[in-house]
Amino acid sequence: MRDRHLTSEKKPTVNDIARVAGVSLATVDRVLNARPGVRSVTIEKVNEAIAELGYVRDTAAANLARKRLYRLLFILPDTANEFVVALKAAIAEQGAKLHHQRTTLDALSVPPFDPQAIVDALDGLDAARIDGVAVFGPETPSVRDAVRRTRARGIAVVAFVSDLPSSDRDHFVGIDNIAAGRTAAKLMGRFVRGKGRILVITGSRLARDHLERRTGFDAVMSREFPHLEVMASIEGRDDPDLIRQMLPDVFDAYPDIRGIYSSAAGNPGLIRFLDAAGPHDDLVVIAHELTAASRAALERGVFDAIISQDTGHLVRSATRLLKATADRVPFDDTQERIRIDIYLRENMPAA
Amino acid sequence: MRDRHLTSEKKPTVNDIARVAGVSLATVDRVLNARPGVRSVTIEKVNEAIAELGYVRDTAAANLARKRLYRLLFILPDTANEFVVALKAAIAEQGAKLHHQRTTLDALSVPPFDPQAIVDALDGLDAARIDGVAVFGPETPSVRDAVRRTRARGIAVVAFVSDLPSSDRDHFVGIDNIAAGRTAAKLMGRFVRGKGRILVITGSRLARDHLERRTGFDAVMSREFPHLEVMASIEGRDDPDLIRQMLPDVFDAYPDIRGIYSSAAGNPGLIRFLDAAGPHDDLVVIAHELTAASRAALERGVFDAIISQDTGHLVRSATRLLKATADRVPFDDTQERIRIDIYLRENMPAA
DNA sequence: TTGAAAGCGCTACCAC
DNA sequence: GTGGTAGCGCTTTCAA
Repeated sequence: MRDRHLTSEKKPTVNDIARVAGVSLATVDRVLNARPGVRSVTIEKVNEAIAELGYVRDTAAANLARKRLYRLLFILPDTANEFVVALKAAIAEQGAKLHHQRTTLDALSVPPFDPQAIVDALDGLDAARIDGVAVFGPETPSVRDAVRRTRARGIAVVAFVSDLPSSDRDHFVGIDNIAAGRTAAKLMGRFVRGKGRILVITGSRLARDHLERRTGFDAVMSREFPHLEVMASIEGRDDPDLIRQMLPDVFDAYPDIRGIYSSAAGNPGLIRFLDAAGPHDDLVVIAHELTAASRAALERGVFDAIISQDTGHLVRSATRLLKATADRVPFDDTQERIRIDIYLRENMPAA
Repeated sequence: MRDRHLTSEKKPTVNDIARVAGVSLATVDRVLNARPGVRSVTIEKVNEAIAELGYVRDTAAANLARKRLYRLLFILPDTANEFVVALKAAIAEQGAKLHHQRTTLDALSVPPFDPQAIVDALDGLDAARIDGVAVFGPETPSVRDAVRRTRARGIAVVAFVSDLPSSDRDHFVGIDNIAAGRTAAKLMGRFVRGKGRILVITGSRLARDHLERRTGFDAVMSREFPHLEVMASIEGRDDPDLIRQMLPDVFDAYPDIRGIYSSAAGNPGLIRFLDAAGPHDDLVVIAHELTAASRAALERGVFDAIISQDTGHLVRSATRLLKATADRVPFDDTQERIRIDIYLRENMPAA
């Protein structure tokens, strides 16, 4: 029994429209692309034909004829942290593939935690040479203004990984970080046995994603696991060495720490500390982002769970959204929703 | 600082090849498509030009000229179970989108748990009208043979959701079900407090995916959580009513059940049972596939976790793989790997 | 305000 | 064996 037969006869083309409407190809094209210089009566005729035939434009053919190029840029912090490195790798990889599909992806690194660098980068963009830009950076008034100016110049802008106020950017590509924090808390609460303290390592107060994770984490911990005490965050600035240095003192001062939530980057520092401290069956460690380092830690049982977002999906989604925005066409909401991935050792994908 | 500049000058076309090789467009095309009737010297010349220029074919243009259509078929069990229904919805949705990209997706429902029905369906396929088929069904010798025959007739075949031996199908689109079972076990073991029994509900002995999940589940439970006793599976045949009927007796006989692993479909029956039994804070329930029913159960705290696979991704991946196989072109391994998703209430995506 | 015709990159048919 | 040429569905001069 055939459920559906989506196969149809033959799809109508611009020629069919021209014939039915009794006009030329050029006129059909003018109407299709909302170009000026067509009498409204004619526009009507053409639109009727389009509706009657159920015409849908063949984007591939259109882009071929138009020699349309999508030139997209990713602005990322210039840091060695594993997640950002993975992101850049994903951009390069996608870029290589999309290169043959009339799309170029570039990456621009700017000093981390430096709003002005992002502002300068955005203001330096040439609207004649760039169609869209994905921005991964702090949310400050100056950045917001620069984003607005960029969009005003006709360049599509999406907030990448860390959101900017929705009134400013065209879209946000990333996870719901409050939900990610809540997820970490739920796992922490269910994994930890007995009472004790929970240490939270964060990155920067300027990073909206870090703040949101902390908010979500605290909400679930206090409501569902009040027997666990969440301590004030230590700010690691995504720096492994700094984190490695800070931890011994913290553990000396609070021997009853039962869980660590590493909500930002810099995991290698945490891992070095944990390895030096030796086996710790009663300590639950939950971190963010599946990278070579965190993957190994999960494998060895040093980490108990990893909350992650798929870098490939992030890049593909940003690309699709930027293109759709540049073309002023709709997109598929559900496909662009980035999942909050949970990885245990058991469901880690092969490297 | 610009990290990479992937933008390149201008991509070489068939015309460039013709010019450089000193032959005509037609000959270039013959070489490109491995058509007969070209002297090997000429082939050499053309190939050198191709290498020298770094030519890469523009698939969009080629498909346009070729009027290439991809006619793909999904063979699925004719059942009302939530997962299969979601799959069909995803096929219809993708189909509507791909329809304008020279690709048609059809779905064919066959009686569930019936190898012969699949064999008949495959043997009934017209190679002149179908380019590829995704098969979701039991792994039996007769099915394997039919898959072989189908491929021999030039139709691409991927195993869908439940694997077939790798020697038979072109690819497998689905999760590693052993790992999925292991994942469920790890969550179960860490969530359950104290000792007790774990009940496993399975679907059918014929379904390879169900068997694999059970295998993985048992392995982790026995090794890491020996204080929990995993009981013999009850076979629910993915039937909510049957499951609803069986459960009361099981719980009467074993009052110390502390966890339920619903490894197949039919979750609505389990949910009805749990609702009737009332609140149960000390019972951990882990099920498969995020559907309307399971999502609601997770939301209400009736389920503790859901192991899932993204139906949209499954369909998109099967489609890409079938096309790539039909075209004999390579594909991107990492993008086709279906993740084992873990959902808690906290990271459930919006409906 | 409209139309004819060339062309995007590639394929395919028909001659030579 | 090889080459010219029309054409896929759409856009874009250039004339009219």
